[in-house]
Amino acid sequence: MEQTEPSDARHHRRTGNEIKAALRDLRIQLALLNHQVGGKLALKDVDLDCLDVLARSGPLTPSALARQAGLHPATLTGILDRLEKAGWIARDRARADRRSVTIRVLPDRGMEVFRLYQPMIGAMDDVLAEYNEAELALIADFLRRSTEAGERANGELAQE
Amino acid sequence: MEQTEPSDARHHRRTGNEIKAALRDLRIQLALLNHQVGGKLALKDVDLDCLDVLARSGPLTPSALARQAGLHPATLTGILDRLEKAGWIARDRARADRRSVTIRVLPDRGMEVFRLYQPMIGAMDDVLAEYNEAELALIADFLRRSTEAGERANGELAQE
DNA sequence: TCATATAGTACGGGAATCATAATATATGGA
DNA sequence: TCCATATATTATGATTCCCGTACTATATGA
Repeated sequence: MEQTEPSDARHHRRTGNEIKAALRDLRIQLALLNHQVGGKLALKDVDLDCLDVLARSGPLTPSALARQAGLHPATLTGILDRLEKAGWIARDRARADRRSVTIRVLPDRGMEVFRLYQPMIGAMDDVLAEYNEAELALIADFLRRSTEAGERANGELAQE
Repeated sequence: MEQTEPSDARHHRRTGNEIKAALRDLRIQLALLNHQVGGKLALKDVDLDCLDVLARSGPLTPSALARQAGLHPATLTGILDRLEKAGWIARDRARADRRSVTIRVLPDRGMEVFRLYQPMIGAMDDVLAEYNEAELALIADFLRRSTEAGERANGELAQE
């Protein structure tokens, strides 16, 4: 057993741990942000999460959304009822398979959401202004890889 | 009004938008990860969030935690009851002010949590291995600044 | 000493989640 | 074609959760 390791490897590991801790803090902060935004829109956290997934991953069926969000299908019925009643989404019955429903985000209330996220968007623009193009590309790539790491980890946990 | 802008500014803005989108995706992925981990520990999402804050920000009183987590004080009583019954935390009555209570995370079940996060930790280690020390430092700094941006945005929203 | 403020919690109403069952539609073989 | 089985979603009911209000205990300051 080595009692020491090269100094650069030690630094690498330590900075890596700092990054993982920073990611934890960032997650908490973003969760809190969503909680506040959701509160002002009279939406549960999970409702806003679903809306977010729908807005990013395009129209989805309830089953697909339930899988992506880790929720019971019956739970989604309740969530979708709320979102539909408040005018956030529409349920379209598919032509091909008339059992299936497609959830579509309505554009109407998009501006409300944007306005509430504006403080964060502005703060991020301030942060991003300090980096040059190469650095931004590095960061963007890191974030994408981290998301993929999250997907892999979720896949492994879903197994057991 | 300019109809065009310098090419590098355009790139900068576009990469910036990619970063903000990537941050959204990452947040969703991390939320899902926590949801799965929480499920395996029989903890609600919000319970795990509180535990996470407590583990990071050290012992806290219920009021301080409620503020940090954006929850009603009475809601926290229920959360703390669950966490206490399951052996995650202890409530200590303070000596100075005997009204106040300090919540402390018990170390006993820490290994369980670590094991469940292991897939993500491992996946992140793989990602981090591809960067040199200077790049890691850049990323760590960006994450800290983004967290601060989130704190500022939360502060602004809390105003209204 | 006493009025007021603060920390935490008990209680109750209304809502959310999820397991189960029900409905409607699709698919494939006899 | 007819029917058994599978699939997508939703209705129902039991349990649990969240939060507004009120209560207890303690602290603070006039």
